Amino acid sequence: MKTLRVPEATVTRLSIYSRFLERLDRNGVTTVSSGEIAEGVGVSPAQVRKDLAYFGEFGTRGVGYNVKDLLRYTLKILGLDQKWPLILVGAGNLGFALCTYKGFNDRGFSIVAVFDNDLMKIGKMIGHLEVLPMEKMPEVIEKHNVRIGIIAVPPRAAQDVAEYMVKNGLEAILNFAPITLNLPEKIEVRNVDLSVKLEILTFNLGFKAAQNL
Amino acid sequence: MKTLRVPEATVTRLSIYSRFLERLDRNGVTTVSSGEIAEGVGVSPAQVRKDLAYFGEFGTRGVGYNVKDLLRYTLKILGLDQKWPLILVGAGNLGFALCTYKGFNDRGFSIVAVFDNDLMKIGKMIGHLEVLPMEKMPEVIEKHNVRIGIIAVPPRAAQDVAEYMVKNGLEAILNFAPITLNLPEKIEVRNVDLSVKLEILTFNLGFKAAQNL
DNA sequence: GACTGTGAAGCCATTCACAGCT
DNA sequence: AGCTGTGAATGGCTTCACAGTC
Repeated sequence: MKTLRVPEATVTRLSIYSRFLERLDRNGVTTVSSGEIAEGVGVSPAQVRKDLAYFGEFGTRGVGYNVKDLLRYTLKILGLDQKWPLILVGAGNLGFALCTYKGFNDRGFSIVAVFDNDLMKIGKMIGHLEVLPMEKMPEVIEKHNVRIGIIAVPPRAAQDVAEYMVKNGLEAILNFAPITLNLPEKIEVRNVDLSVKLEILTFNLGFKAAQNL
Repeated sequence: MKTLRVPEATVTRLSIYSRFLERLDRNGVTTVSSGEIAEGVGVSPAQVRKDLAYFGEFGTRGVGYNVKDLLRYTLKILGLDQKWPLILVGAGNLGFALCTYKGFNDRGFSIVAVFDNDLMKIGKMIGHLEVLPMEKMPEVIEKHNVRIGIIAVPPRAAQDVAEYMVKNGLEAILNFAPITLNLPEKIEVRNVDLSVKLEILTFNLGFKAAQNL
C-alpha cells in the first residue's frame, strides 16, 4: 500500500468534494479544475490536489478533472459504492429526524431498524419502520449484516446502548449524545455534537468583542 | 491581551470539558486533576493543561482543579454566562428535533422563533412556538436581539436563507444543510454535517479491510 | 497557456519533560 | 509526593512553488 496514513481532515473534505461534484454533475458540468472545486467548497486549490493525491492521479494536466469520473472515484474511496444498512437507537425527536433525513439516503445509507427501551415508543411507526425493543437488535444485525449503529438517546443512556451495540457485533458508532463513549479501541466512534459548534460561535462572538474587532 | 490566537480544536475541547465538569459537579465531585478530565473525555492530560493555559491559571499545583470554579470559568470563556436567543429556519423534521433538543437549553441557548416559507407549515405549532413566515424575521431579530441563526432547510434553499439572515443583521450561522455557504468573511459560519461523520466511518471500515487489519 | 502532481518549506497543534508550587 | 504550568521538541497538516503534461 502506498497510502499509509490519510489525515481525517482529508477524508472529511473528500466527502464534501464528493457532494459538490454531485451537484456539478446534476448541472451537466463535465470538467472541473482544482481551483473551481476549491472555490465551491471554501478551501485552497493546493489542498484539493493534495487531498486527491493520497488516492491516485485522477486529473489531466492542463485540463482538470472529469466530473463523473472523479465523483465515482470519491464515492469509491469513501466506501459509498455500496449500500450501508444502519440501525438507530432512540426514537425521540432526533431519532425521528434522522430516520427521515434525506441526506442519508442520498449517500447510500439506509436505516433498517429503530430501537428504544421505552414501552410507550415500542410499536409506534416511524415512516415505514416499527420501533422495536432492544432485544430484537441481534437478529436485525444478523439479518441485514449491519456494521454501523447510530445513537440518538439521552446522555445517561448512551454508554449502555453503545456497549450493547458492541456486544452484538457492531464495528462503528455514530454518537449524537453529548458524552464521550468509553469503548474498545477497535470500535470506530465519531461524535456529532449539536451544541459544540454553537459554542464555538458564541466563543468567537465574545472573543471578537473582547478584542474590539 | 495575552491570548492572541486560540486553536479551534481547543475551543471544541473546552466545550467538552465543560460538560464533563457539569457531570462531575452533579455527582458531587469537588476536585479534579487534568489526568481525570483527560480520562473522562479521551484526550491526553498535557492537552487538557495546555488548553486551559490559553485562558489563565485555574489549578493548584499538587492538587488539581476545583470543579465548580473550573466549570464556571469554562462557561464564561465559551460565552455561556449569558442566555443566547436563536432563530431557526426550516420547520421540517430536523428543525422540529432541534427546537425540542434539550441539549441546547441545558447550555443556555433558547430558540425564540421558527421560520419557514412553506405555506403548509406556517402557523403550525412546534412546542410553544408558531412557525412564522420569513418576512417576520426582521422584527423577531430586533425584538430579541438575536445574533445567531440556525439553518435546517434543504440544500438548495440554504444559500438564500443564509443571505437573508445576514441582510437582517445576524452575525453567526449554524448550518445543517450539506452545502458550503458563500457569505461575507465577517460572518461566523459553522457546519454540522450529519453524514460526513458517517462517511468517515465507512471510509475507515473499508480502509481497514483493504489493509487486512 | 492552463492546470495537475509533488517535494520542500512553513506553520500550527500536540506531546514531552521538567521546573515550580502545595 | 503529587499535580500544574510551560518552554522545547516533535509530529503532522497546509501552503508554496515549480516541474511535468496536455
